[in-house]
Amino acid sequence: MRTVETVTDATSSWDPYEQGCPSRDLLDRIGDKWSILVLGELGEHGTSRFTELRKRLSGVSEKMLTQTLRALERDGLVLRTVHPEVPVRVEYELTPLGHTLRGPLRGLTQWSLQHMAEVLAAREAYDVRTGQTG
Amino acid sequence: MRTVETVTDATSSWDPYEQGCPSRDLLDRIGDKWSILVLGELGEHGTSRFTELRKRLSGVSEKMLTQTLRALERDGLVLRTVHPEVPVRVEYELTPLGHTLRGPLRGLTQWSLQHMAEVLAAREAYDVRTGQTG
DNA sequence: CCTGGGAACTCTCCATCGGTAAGTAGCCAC
DNA sequence: GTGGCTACTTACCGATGGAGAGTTCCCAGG
Repeated sequence: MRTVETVTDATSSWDPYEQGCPSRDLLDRIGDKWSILVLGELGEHGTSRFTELRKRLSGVSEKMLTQTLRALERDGLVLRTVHPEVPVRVEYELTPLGHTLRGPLRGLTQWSLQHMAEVLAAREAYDVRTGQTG
Repeated sequence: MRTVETVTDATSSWDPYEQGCPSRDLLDRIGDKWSILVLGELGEHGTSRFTELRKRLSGVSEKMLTQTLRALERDGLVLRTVHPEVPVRVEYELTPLGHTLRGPLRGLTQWSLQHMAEVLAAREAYDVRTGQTG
């Protein structure tokens, strides 16, 4: 675990606007559709099982849920615990690192909730301007 | 159609965890790889031309840059201005609504910058645990 | 012994998406 | 009329995401 004192130095050496910079990959990963929702769910609800998550994130395929969880586990954001019972029980929860993402992520979801109406109106106006149907 | 007067009420009636809810689409759009970078660039640098953006977001294809800008324009986040000169000059800038997204987005990019090292370390540890090569 | 059932995947097939690169439009200088 | 500039648009194609069936592990029931 690094100390936080040298954060400024650490951040100054990466640039997400540069192709090939790892920070762009990371931004892409945490900005991913299902990652945002999985992290949000685990943040609000705490520990969850695979099928619970699948139900709550309505519309996610099992394949994508597995892939997303694996990626988040690899990045140290989610902890995966297998309980060797019958049938097997697998629980997912945020790591301390994962919890530090809750704030920024909540910012995003709250913005989208708060400005839904404006965006919807803008879309309608745009479609009228450009003559789109529906 | 919901009324806009009661923003707090308005946000409570949408749920990005529900399939088909427009807020999920919106979250997906603003959480998009290129959208984050385009909005970030326009936020930091102000008005930019097409080719300027393409240079700064190294690795973006013209197709994706066009698509992203169009989507952001449709959502009322970006203003597109065509100057009928020769050759034509097109400028992009954030709308007031787009500016309200700067904060949440900066939160995300800063998090990714600040925690790069931890994530990179977690990935290495995971790859060692699971026996991946590279 | 064989079937069935629950949880968490894993695999296969197919449609859509993103990247690459070449083509288009409008207009002016040569 | 050929080339050049800017901002796209289009065609092609490999990679990615969704739908759904199959797999593994173990135990209960007939």
